Amino acid sequence: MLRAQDGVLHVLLWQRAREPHRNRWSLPGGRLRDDEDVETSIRRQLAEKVDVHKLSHVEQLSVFSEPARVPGRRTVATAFLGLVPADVDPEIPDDTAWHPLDGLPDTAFDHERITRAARDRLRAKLSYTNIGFALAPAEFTISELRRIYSAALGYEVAATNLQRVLTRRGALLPTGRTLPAGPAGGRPPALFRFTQPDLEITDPFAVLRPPAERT
Amino acid sequence: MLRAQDGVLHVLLWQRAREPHRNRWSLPGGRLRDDEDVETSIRRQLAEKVDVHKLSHVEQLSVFSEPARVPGRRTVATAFLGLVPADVDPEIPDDTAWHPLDGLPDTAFDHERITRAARDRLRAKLSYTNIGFALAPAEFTISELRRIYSAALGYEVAATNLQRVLTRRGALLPTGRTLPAGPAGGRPPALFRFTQPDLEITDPFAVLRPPAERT
DNA sequence: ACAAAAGTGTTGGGTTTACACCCATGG
DNA sequence: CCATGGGTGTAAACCCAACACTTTTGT
Repeated sequence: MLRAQDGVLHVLLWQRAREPHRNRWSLPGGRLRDDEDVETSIRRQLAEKVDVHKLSHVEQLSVFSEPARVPGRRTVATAFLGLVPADVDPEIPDDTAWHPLDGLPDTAFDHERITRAARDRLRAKLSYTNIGFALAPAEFTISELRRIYSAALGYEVAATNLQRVLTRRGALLPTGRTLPAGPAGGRPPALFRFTQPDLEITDPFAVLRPPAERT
Repeated sequence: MLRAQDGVLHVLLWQRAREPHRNRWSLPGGRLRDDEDVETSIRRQLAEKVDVHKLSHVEQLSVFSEPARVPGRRTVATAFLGLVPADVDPEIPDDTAWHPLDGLPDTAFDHERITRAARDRLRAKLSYTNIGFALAPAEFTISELRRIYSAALGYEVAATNLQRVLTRRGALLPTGRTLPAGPAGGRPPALFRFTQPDLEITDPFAVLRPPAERT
């Protein structure tokens, strides 16, 4: 579960109360029940354990299955990337906390590796899909969006070009409304929203495109 | 297991001898043992059952876990994309066969969907990685490579541009040698090979690149 | 009026596709 | 010497990052 916050990506971790790896931080999750598929399961776990109901996006990352990844009985885990919009701040239990992705605490098992995989997947998809919708509030200013993209990518993105890229892709929709200007004055920002509320590949072929249509 | 052959992508399928879904065609695979991870397992299954030892590339696709996807006991499957070079033609048992991806026979379970997912993944990666190495022979002419790319992508690719794109990415290496010309004459083709024998992302950011280095 | 923040125009560079053209060989 | 297939040159289009400039507000 990742979230952009204060200009940095954060991940929701849960401090283990029991051995193995007592006191270390682990990704939330749990056992798969017989009557659910893995995505339903992860959504249920998050809803039950950490009261997160509003995941804006969930996707499979990878299966981790090395026999030795967890001590004890053989365990196969399906890792997920989950995203939460920047403006929702779900109630979370005392033993969980959001941690910035650089500067993770001691993590349990291979969870640091999984977290990195999640971050990489997110970064890649920011470039060729509209996945920003899952990190941003329903409506936002370009500045807010710029901050979110910068946090997720780990480097500064220019507001100008971000807006242009998303507009060209048809992912951005002006609402027509504006927000009041800030305390120091300045032009009041316009509010935007994403066109699509779900994941869509906006830039399918970087290269080796299909031949142009003959007209 | 996909392979480019005769200008079309083919998938290796196995005709089920038993119920459920008797006589339908299914993807090769089998049970995970306690002492192996999923990738080791799929390689073992392919080696044992269909005598395929030379997979040039293997990667995880996705986990399929709907409770009803297979009748009977609850089954969770990890699907893989495997690639075989066009010039190897492994010995395969009588009850398996290569099928062209368009025009699949009756497939078992959700295996048609999985096959489509594999094809889509391959197509996407052809555009931003050097994954062609896994479909091509160790050495090849640009024409042969063009045919392979066209087969995998499902549309004609121009040899000229293919060569240029791969060269710019630094993925292509001229061997200096040439093949004799064909029966009808023509200029003898030059032989090339891929620089890297493993998967590498050659075109990481289509858009929203990191800011340029200040010098 | 001035500073601050948002948004627009423009330029230059880099890639890519498409296509015309040149090269090497067998018949 | 001509047909055939391989390979190179080049032009037009496109897209993007960078940056200067304009617009709109609060003080």
